[in-house]
Amino acid sequence: MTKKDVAGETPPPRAKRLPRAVRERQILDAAVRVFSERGYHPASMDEVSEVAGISKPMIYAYLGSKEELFAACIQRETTRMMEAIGGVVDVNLDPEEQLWRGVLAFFTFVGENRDSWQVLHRQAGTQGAPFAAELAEGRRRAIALISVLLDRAASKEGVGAFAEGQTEPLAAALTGAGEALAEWWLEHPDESPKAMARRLMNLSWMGFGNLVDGKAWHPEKQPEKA
Amino acid sequence: MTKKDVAGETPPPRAKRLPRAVRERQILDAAVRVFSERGYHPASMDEVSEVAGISKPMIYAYLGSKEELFAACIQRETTRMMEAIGGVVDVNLDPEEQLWRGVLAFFTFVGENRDSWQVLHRQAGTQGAPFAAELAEGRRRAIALISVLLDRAASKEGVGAFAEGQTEPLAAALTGAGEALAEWWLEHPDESPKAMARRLMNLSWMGFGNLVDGKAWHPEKQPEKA
Amino acid sequence: MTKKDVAGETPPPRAKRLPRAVRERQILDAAVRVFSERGYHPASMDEVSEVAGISKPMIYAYLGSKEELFAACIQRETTRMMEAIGGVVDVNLDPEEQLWRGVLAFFTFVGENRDSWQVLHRQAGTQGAPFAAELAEGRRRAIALISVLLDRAASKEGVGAFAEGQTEPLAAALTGAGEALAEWWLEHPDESPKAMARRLMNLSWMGFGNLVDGKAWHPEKQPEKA
Amino acid sequence: MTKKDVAGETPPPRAKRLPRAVRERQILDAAVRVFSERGYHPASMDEVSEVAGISKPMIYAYLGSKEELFAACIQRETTRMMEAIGGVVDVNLDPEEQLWRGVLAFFTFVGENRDSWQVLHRQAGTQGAPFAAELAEGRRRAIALISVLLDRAASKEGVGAFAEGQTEPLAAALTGAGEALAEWWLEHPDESPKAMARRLMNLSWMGFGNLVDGKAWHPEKQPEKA
DNA sequence: TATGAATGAGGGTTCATTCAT
DNA sequence: TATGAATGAACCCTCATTCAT
Repeated sequence: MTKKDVAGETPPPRAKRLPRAVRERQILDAAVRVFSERGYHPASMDEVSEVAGISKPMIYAYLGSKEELFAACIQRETTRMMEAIGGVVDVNLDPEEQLWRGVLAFFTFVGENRDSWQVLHRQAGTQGAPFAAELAEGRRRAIALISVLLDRAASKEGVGAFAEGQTEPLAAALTGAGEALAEWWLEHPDESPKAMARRLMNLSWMGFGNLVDGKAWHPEKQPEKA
Repeated sequence: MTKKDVAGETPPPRAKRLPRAVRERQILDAAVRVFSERGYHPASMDEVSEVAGISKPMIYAYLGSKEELFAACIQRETTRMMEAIGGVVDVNLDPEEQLWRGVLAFFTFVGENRDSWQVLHRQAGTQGAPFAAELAEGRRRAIALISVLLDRAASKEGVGAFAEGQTEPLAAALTGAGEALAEWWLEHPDESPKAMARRLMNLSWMGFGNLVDGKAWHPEKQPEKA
Repeated sequence: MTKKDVAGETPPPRAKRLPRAVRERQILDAAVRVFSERGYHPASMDEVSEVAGISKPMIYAYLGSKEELFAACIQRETTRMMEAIGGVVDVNLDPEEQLWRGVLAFFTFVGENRDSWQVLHRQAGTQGAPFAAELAEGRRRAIALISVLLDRAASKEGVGAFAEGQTEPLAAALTGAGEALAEWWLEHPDESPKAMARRLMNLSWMGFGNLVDGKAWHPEKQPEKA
Repeated sequence: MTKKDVAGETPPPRAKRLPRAVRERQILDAAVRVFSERGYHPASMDEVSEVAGISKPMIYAYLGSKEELFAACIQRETTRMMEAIGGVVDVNLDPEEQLWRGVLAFFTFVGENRDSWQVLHRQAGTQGAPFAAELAEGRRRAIALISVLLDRAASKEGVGAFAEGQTEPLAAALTGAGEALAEWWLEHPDESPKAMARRLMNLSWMGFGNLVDGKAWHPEKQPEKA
C-alpha cells in the first residue's frame, strides 16, 4: 500500500509468460474490483496494475486505455449477469413464474457478485463518457429481455401485447426498482435473495393497490425451484 | 463546449460588483449546470467559473471547495424538489390520490428542471465520496416521504401498516422505478409529465398482475387537478 | 476564525476616521503579532487585516505591500529593542558593567516582547528577499553597539583595541549566542531574565575577561592535525 | 536565475533511465541547492525539478511531497555534518583538543558545503511547520554532542559536571555563536576555516576555561540595578 | 514479452493585490 | 476615507500514458 515498502519482501518474481487469455482475465478481475470499489474516475491505473500484479504497460498492451478497460469490464459483467438471468428462463413456463425466476436470479447474482453488480450500477447515470455506449447497450439488453417476458405474459392472459410503446418504459421502471432494491440490500445484508425477490414481485406484480388490500404475492402459490 | 474556445475573444470585463447573495446564486446555478452535464469528477472548477462568469477565487470565497460546492448543489436541488413534491400533498386526501399527485409533481419537476434532477441522479450510486452524506440524506428524505404515504394508505384501507420493515424497501423501489422512468424520459422527450406519471402509477399501484389482465390505472377515476 | 461567522454578531462598525498615526500603529501591532506567529511567508494579509480590524485596502494605502509592511515591522521592533538596550548604557560606567546591563536589558526586552523578538529572530537567515536589507541593517546596528563596548573594554584594560577585524566577528558571535539562548528560553520559560543574562555573561565575559588580558587561545599550544 | 528563461532553447530531451538510487541523489542535491538559495517557502517544486534535470512527477514518486523532500534534505545534511564533526572526535583525547577539533571540523564542513549548511541554518527559527521536527532533532543532536564534551571537560578539570541544567543552554549558546560566525563568514569569505575556528575557541574556551576552574561570573560582584 | 522509469497536461486551491462603490 | 468584491498568477500535486531496457 505504501509507496516505499520495506525491502526484503520477496519481490514478485518477474511475471511468467502466460497465455494472453489468462492475463486478460487477471487484469479484468482486478479492474472490476477496483472500479467497483472506487468508481470510474477515482480508480487509478496504478491501483489496477497493483491489484492485478501486472505492470501497467501490459495492461495497455492487452486492454488498451482506461476507457477501453472499463468498457471491457462492463461488457464482461453485463454478459455474466445476463447469462445468469437468461439461464433460468424457460419458454414453456407461465410468464409470472418466468418473471419470478428472473427476478430471483437477479438478486441471487447480485448477492454473489457484489463487485460485478456495483461496477455496473455505480455508473448508471453516466452519459457522455465514451463507455456510455457499453452501459447503454447493457441496459438495453436487460430491458429487452424483460420486455419480452412482459409482452408474452400480456398476450397469454388475453389482452394481447401492451399498447405500442408501453412495454419498454415499464421494463425500464422494473429495472430501476430492482436496482434500487439491490442498493437498499447493501445496507441490509441479512436479507435473503428470495426475500428481496419477493419484495420486487410484490411491487411489480401485485402493485400497491393490492398490497394495501392485504393481498401480497407469495412464491408458494407457484411451483418453486431451489 | 470545448474547454478552450477560439482565442481572440475580448476577455470578459471585470465582473460588476454584486451583493454576495446574488453571486452565490449565480455560482450555484452554474455549478448545477456543469455538474449535471459532466458529473462530479469530470467537472472542473474552471468550467464552473467560466459558466458563472466569475473568477475562481470568488467561488472558493463564497462556497468553499469543490466538494462543498457540490454538496451545496445537492442540498439546494434536493430541497427544491422535495418542496415541489411536498407542496401538493394534502393530508385530507385519499392516499392513492396523494401518491398520484406526488408522482405527477415529481415528473413535472423533472421535466422542468432537467439539470436539477440530473445533478442528483447522476451521482446516485456514488459511495465513499465525502458528499455521499448529502446524497444519502436527500434520498432518505424522499423515501421517508413516500413511506409515510404508503403506511397511511395501508392503514386506511384496513390492513394496518405494512409489516415492520417492509415499507422502506418498497419506497426505495418506487423511487428507483421513478428514476429509471425519468431516465427513459430523457430519450423520449415528447412524452408528457402526466403520461410518465401514469406509467409509474400503473406499475406501482396496479402491478403487472393487473396490467396483464387489462386492468390499468387511470387518473380519471380520481378527481383531477391541473 | 472561520470564513463564515454566524450572522448576528454586531458587525465591526464602519471604522471611525482615525488619525493616520493611530491607524498605522494598529496595523503594525497586528502585523508584528501575525508575522511572529507564522513567519513571513505563511502569514497572510487577510489575517493581518482581520487581527488589525482594518480592511486590506487601508493596509495597502498606509503601509504598502506585504514586503514593505514587514520591513516596517522589522524597523520598528529593531528600534524598540535597540532603545531598550541602549537606554541602560552609561559611558561613565565600567565596560563590564555596561555589558552586563546591556545583556540583561536584552533578555528583559525579549521576555517582555516575545512577539517583537520573534519577528526579528525568525527571519534571521533570510537572504535575497527585499526586506533582507532591513534585517541586515538591524543586525549591523546591534553588532556595532556591542563592538563599541568590547573595544572600549579592551582599550581600558590596557591591551588597546582588539586586533583589526577581530571585534566585529566576536560581537556577531556574542549576538548569535544571545539569540540561541533566547530561543532556548522559549522552551524553558520559568527562567528569569537575570538567570539568562548570567549565562551569557558566563560564556562571554569569562571568556572575554581573559581575552582582554591578552591571554588568547592558540591552536599552537595543541598538537595540530590537518 | 529568472523563472522563465528565454524561449527557444531546445527542450531537455527525455532524461536517460537511471536507477532509482542515483535519481534520488540527484533530486536531493538539487533540492538542497534550491532550498538553500531560496528558503523553504519561496522554493518551488518546479525549480527543483528544473535544477535536477528531471520532471516533477519523479520527485513526487521518489521523495514524496515538498515537505517530505525538505525533511529528507534536512536529514541527509544533518547526518553529513554530524558525521564530519563526529569523525574527528577521539575519546582518548583531551577534551579541549576534542572541542577544537570539533569546531574546526564544523567550519571546515561549512566552508566546503555552503549549501548544506545554509539549508539547515536558513530555517533555524522556523516553528510550527511540519518539518520543524526534523530541524529540532538535528539541533538536539548537535547540542547533545557538545554537551557531552563540555561535561567531560568539566569533570576532568576537577569541578565535576556543570550544575544540573547548565550544560545544555551553554551548549546551545555555543551553537548559536558558531552559526553567527558562519553567517559572518559568508560576507568575509577570505578567512580560513582555522581562523574562524580560532575565533570561536577564543570566545568559548577561554570562557569555559575559567568556568571549569570554578570561577563563575556573578552579578553580585557588581552593583546591581532593578 | 515484461517492466521500471519517465513525463505532459491539467486540476484544485491560495494569495497578494486592486477596483468600484 | 473605508471597504466588500473581484481577479491574475502561481503553486502543489496526480494521473493516464509511453519509452527504453
